[in-house]
Amino acid sequence: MPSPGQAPALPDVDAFLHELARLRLLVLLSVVKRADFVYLLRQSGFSRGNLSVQMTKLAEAGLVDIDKSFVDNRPRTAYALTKAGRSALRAYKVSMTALLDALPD
Amino acid sequence: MPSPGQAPALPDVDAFLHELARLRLLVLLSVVKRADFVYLLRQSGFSRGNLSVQMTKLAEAGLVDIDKSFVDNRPRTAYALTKAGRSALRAYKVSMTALLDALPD
DNA sequence: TGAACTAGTTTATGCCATAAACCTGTTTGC
DNA sequence: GCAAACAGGTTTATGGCATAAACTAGTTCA
Repeated sequence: MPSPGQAPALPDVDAFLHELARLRLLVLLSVVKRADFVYLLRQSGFSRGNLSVQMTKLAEAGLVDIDKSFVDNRPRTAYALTKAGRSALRAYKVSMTALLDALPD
Repeated sequence: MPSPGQAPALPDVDAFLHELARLRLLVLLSVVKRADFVYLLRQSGFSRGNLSVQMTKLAEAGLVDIDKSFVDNRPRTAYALTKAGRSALRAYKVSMTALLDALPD
């Protein structure tokens, strides 16, 4: 069996960000800077319930800000990454890239 | 809110491989080609139960081969990636890299 | 011969992603 | 002006899965 030492030291990866649903939402937000519920709904293809739960969790984790208001008499909820969110995403990208780099090809 | 069209088309990512525990094991296997239970136990730091469950699932999914034998009167279970496993890992790397590339920086 | 160890597997628990049901208000049809 | 449909979410319920704990089978040591 392989001798110790040739084993790559695998980086730690943030499991909360690693969750695909959340990761997608964060990537969307990182690109557009600010997005509302309906926009994320369309772009992600998630159900409204799932989207609501995930955004709430992201907010509780301090990764996104939530801004609720009314536009044309209708509720509008807008989301934006916080600084902590941006920084967490950067760290995730670094660690995940390192993990993928351990793969051949 | 953002206009449609600036939205990145996010790639599909294989959720089975995306699971961190399995991904780590597959990365380890991809590097050393062949490894036994005890080796993976040490390198991964997982519990024996968790390791057993994950390797069984990977085998059921056709991603790894399991080879059981006895060495010095003790059971030895060796694992190796199948061709399908290698190919799935390549595809995962491609899609995940694309997703990470959508992130700024 | 029995206590401790090795190499696993099986069972049980708890979290979490998802979908379904629900809620509050607004617009539209009649 | 009132019921039905719609918009924008939130809350609940459930199923799957990662993990740890308990168990099994066999071996070595004392």
